[in-house]
Amino acid sequence: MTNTQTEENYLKAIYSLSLEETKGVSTNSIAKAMDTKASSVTDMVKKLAQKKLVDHIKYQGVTLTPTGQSIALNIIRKHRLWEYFLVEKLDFPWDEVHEIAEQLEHVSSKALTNRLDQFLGHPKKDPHGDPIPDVHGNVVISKDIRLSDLAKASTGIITGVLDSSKAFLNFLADNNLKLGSKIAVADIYDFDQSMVVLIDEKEKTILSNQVTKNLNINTND
Amino acid sequence: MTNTQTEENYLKAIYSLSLEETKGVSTNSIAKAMDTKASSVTDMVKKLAQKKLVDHIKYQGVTLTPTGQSIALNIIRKHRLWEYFLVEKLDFPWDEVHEIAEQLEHVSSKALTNRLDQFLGHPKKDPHGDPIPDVHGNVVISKDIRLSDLAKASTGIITGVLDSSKAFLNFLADNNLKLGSKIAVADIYDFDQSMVVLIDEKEKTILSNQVTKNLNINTND
DNA sequence: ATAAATTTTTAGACTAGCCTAAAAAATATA
DNA sequence: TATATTTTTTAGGCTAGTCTAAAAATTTAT
Repeated sequence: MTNTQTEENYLKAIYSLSLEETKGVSTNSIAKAMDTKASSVTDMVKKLAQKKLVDHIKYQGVTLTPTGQSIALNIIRKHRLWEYFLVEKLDFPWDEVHEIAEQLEHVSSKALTNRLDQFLGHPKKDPHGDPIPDVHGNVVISKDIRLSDLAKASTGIITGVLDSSKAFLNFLADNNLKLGSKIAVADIYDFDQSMVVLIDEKEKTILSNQVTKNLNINTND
Repeated sequence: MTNTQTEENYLKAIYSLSLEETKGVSTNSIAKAMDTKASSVTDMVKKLAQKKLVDHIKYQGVTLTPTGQSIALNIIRKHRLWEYFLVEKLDFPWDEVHEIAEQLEHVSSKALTNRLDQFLGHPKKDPHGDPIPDVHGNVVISKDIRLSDLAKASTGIITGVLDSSKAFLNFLADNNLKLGSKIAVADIYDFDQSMVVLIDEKEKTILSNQVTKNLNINTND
């Protein structure tokens, strides 16, 4: 009942793809996600099906069994806990941690994962704003809100824009506002709802309500 | 110029064995260390020789090339840094960390190793008292001393006994003094050189000079 | 509804790392 | 020094995971 790193990576990919699909996940989409060939996927899916980690009907798609899903969620839990560790404890920039976490996520000790979780103070979200599954595989899904709806002193991460005009995107770039940027609301002016925000713990800027209404934010809960 | 985990483990084993051998390391001893068969070792040694990580003369032994040695030392560095992390930050007992570090040592990011080293405060020794190679692969070898020679307020780890009589060993067992136990010298009485020590951060005990003269200690430097 | 295009699977082959059994070399013993 | 023992290597084969090329099934388009 132990799985190779490759098997774990397949399960993780199938899990992620199944979030965007109502039906089973296609062989081709897995191949794309794993950067491999469809024939290799067929082979591996056969193996995972034999281990009862996925269900597979030929030429239809693949779905995770409850066991397969719980393994996938455990890998994701570890991945996100390590990302949090790398950013919060080792001061890595948030956009450099994914590759490293891809390796750390396969370290198998349950005790390690749980002690790490405790050491980090049971974080709810990783540095990209993605929720960290708990030890039972439960994931809290939190909807994005507009930056304009974020309260004073709260923090969050930019996850999208509602206005995709060239002008707006240029404004964002000029002010170092990127997908993934961390936003802390320092103050809100009553008279026009403009916000004083701290971007990525560095630059303090004032954003008009016109701007804050058009930014999607993933809060840290 | 990237190596598999298996290759890394062979290099590590060859390095450790070469410390106890003046000549080249024998195929059989590697097989024993790696828990595999001699024929498998021959295969792998051939591969490592081709990669110029070891020198090999048929039927004579194996030695690491400078490149091979520096890779081995880097793995050992990572192993010991992670062990230190697990014990000091995650509160693992010192005798439970080896297996976990065996996995963590293969995570390949140089940035990770160096940031971890910094986060831990550049420790000189791991929880077992083994020296941690620096980023250039330099290892500080420190000779053991007698517990009786340890100064007040210093700490160290029990690495051996000079008196192996049944009576002495029983005394040690009764007082929770084991190989690897962490000893902190709380006080030394002038009149008989007896020591007040804290064992494994738990029990405070008085040890006579007769006892402390017969315990080898690896200091934290 | 039939042909064309796409997706998926099968067939056969490759590498890494391991194995057993047998051959070759080195070492120990008589 | 010749023989016996031990060590090491070779030969050939196995599994996991990958690949290419071709066949089979499905979907799309005419």
